[in-house]
Amino acid sequence: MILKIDFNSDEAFYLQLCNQIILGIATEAICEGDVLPSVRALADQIGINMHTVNKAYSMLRQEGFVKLDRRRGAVIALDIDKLQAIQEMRQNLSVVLARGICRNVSRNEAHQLVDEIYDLFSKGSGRRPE
Amino acid sequence: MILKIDFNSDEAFYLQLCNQIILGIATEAICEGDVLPSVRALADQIGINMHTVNKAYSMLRQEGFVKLDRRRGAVIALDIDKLQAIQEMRQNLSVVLARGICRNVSRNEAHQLVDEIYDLFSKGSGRRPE
DNA sequence: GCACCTGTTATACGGATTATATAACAACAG
DNA sequence: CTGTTGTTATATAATCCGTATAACAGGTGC
Repeated sequence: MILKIDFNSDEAFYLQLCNQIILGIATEAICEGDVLPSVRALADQIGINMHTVNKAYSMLRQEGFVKLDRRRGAVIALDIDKLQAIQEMRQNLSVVLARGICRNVSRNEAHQLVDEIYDLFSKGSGRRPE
Repeated sequence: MILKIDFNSDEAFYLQLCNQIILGIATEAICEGDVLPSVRALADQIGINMHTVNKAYSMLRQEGFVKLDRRRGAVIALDIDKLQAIQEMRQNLSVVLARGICRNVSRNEAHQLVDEIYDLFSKGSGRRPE
């Protein structure tokens, strides 16, 4: 999996990393048990500081996406709290959909976007058949 | 429409204001032509600084939700660029849905959330006459 | 003209966050 | 013992957030 930083983005580097890795898990580009590069290796690879990568990894651990092991490094390990996940989605979707509704984005168009993204993410192998 | 600040939130005040106002437009609690409180009045009302409110209004103007008039103040005026709106939604939905997918939130559950929010916005707490 | 209200701009300050840098530490593998 | 892992501790510069005071330009009502 290729991780990159958009140095012109106004999004913090460590957040860019978090989102890319979470997207990677969702698209199964990386999956449970896989190991992420070490903080130093990834920092060198993408040209940022070690601590910035470490901050991303720590956040991923806190949110339950990876477990950090001194022996192996950062291992993908999902701690699934579906109820909490849905609650967070409800909050975030409200903000995203509200912006769309203000711009006359219809309910059907929102559904189409959801399908589009689910299709895009589940291309390849079918761990999740729905 | 009631605007409030969660002083314990980690979300910036001006972003809280932006999101609440956009939600207000989406739910039609406020609609095109309505006037928002002046930056000074709203700042006094919710107990924050004038410039913080001004920052929120400026961002709403830049994103095309209001127009600022020296005579009347901040007026809701939607500048609808649907294509751009959908493109932004695609980007934001990807991040939100990815987190859900990692937690085994199914496609149907995502659709249910979209419906739930659309229902809440269109039926829930419509326009309140002054 | 005058008082009063708009948004707007400028400047300044304290605090928090972001990213960097250097350094050291504990735990494990070979 | 050497090298790797994550982790922690400082320190620094830059940026952002929120506040504060002040002034300005444009419009309203008297």
